[in-house]
Amino acid sequence: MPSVSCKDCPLRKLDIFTPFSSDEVKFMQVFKTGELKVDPGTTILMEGSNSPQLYTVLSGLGTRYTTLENGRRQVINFLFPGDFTGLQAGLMGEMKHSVDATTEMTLCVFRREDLWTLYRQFPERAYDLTWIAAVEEHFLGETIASLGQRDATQRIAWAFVRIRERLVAAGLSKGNAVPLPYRQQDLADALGLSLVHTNKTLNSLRSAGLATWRDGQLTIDNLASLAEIALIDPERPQIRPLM
Amino acid sequence: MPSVSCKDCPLRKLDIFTPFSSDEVKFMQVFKTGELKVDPGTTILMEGSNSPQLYTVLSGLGTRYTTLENGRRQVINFLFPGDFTGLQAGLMGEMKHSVDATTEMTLCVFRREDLWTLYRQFPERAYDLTWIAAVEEHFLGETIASLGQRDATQRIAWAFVRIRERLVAAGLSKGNAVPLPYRQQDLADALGLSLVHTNKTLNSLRSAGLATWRDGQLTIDNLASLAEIALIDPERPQIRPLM
DNA sequence: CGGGTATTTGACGATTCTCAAATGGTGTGG
DNA sequence: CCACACCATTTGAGAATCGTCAAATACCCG
Repeated sequence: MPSVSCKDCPLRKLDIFTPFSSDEVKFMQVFKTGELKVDPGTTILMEGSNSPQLYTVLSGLGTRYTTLENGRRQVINFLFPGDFTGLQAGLMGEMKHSVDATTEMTLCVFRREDLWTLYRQFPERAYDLTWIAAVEEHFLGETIASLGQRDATQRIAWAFVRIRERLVAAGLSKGNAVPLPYRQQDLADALGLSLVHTNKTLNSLRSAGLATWRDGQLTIDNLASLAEIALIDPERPQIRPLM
Repeated sequence: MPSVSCKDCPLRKLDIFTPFSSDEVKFMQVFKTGELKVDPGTTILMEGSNSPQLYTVLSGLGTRYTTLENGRRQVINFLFPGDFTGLQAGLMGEMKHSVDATTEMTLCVFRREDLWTLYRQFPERAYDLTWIAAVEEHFLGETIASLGQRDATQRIAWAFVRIRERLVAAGLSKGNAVPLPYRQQDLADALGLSLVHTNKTLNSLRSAGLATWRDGQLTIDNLASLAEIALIDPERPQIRPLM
């Protein structure tokens, strides 16, 4: 299968991403060195490695995580189409986390050495890259607030609202549901909960008629109540650049 | 008191910060529009506001936090000399968190409108800005892992090791101790623990001869054991650019 | 000396964890 | 086509970490 031309990139059309000028499209086409297609379970970036590549998720879902010395795993966040990853190794020399493909994924590949060229030749895109980093920072801060201050029910409600928001924005919603092909263990590791407690909390949300997550599909049955439980004030999904 | 000239900036000499070229020093001198000196307790940036300014901490310590709808406060991180803050409002239009001065602080002030100029005229500094954001992202990821996977003792041990590391790097250590003029409530809010439990855990660390935090001074009595408890593998403090 | 704030301590309760095992679905090989 | 292995989900029970409530103590400053 041939590589998707940036001109025809399906992600560009989405409302969460800032628009491209035609110059930017042309530049990205040169910046993009190829496409990577991986099977579920593949490790795309590995903690401690020194990846020479940066990626934008074109399709599919992934998991970003670290493993502590006692073997426990923390999922830092999930990767959705449009997410950019690999900056850390690109700028800091070494990956501090791993990224696995959860579903089959297609990624746009960029070369680390070209990053500096981007900064010199295309300040608009450099600015966007910082913007992307700032947006990421914002979400990580919100995650910290969730792990620190929300109880199990609130955490799951928060995760569901945010995940749905992002997947809808990525154009992946089907009716009232979005695809969420993770295991309960993945969500547990993301929210700092045990698998058992996650399972029981999910059941209570389901019987309360708030949200149903089954067979890799998340259905939000009552968004307003869920957002209220999650202590989220409704806001538009954060606009951001697409790399 | 006159503003510190970037040429004479005391932070530049520190090993954690990447070196400046003389061109960069000159550019920063122009970019810097002034200095802000604030008393303890002052709110420097406020959640929801649209600050036109960016800051580098020149001296003093601060607290970055958000408040949930139920009134609970999450301290996202502490601000130390050399930290850069305000990018979020600069790029995303609105602050998603607040920053308070804990001690008296002096901040280098930059104008948001000049940010774009920086990207066009000085790609090296633009690159550094992204680098700073990536380093910040890394620390937030580590914080998420702490809140999600470490218990109370491990969290405090982790915080102490990291904080000491950073304050030593900032040149603030006095013998075996570093200044840490926060309240126990601040640490509790940073680590997602209750004040009471934080207090009891601190006491147990003290009686175990690991660390003593008293009168705004943190003394690490046994760094090796503390790092082991914290599940931290010893590494050099992360090098980063200074803005 | 009195008010305000931070720290400390005790007691109790509950959210959440660990251990353990059952259930259910899927794919492979006999 | 069934048996079996493997994996994810589900359920139960007991334990423990941690939170909340309450109050005492200590410290600082006017």
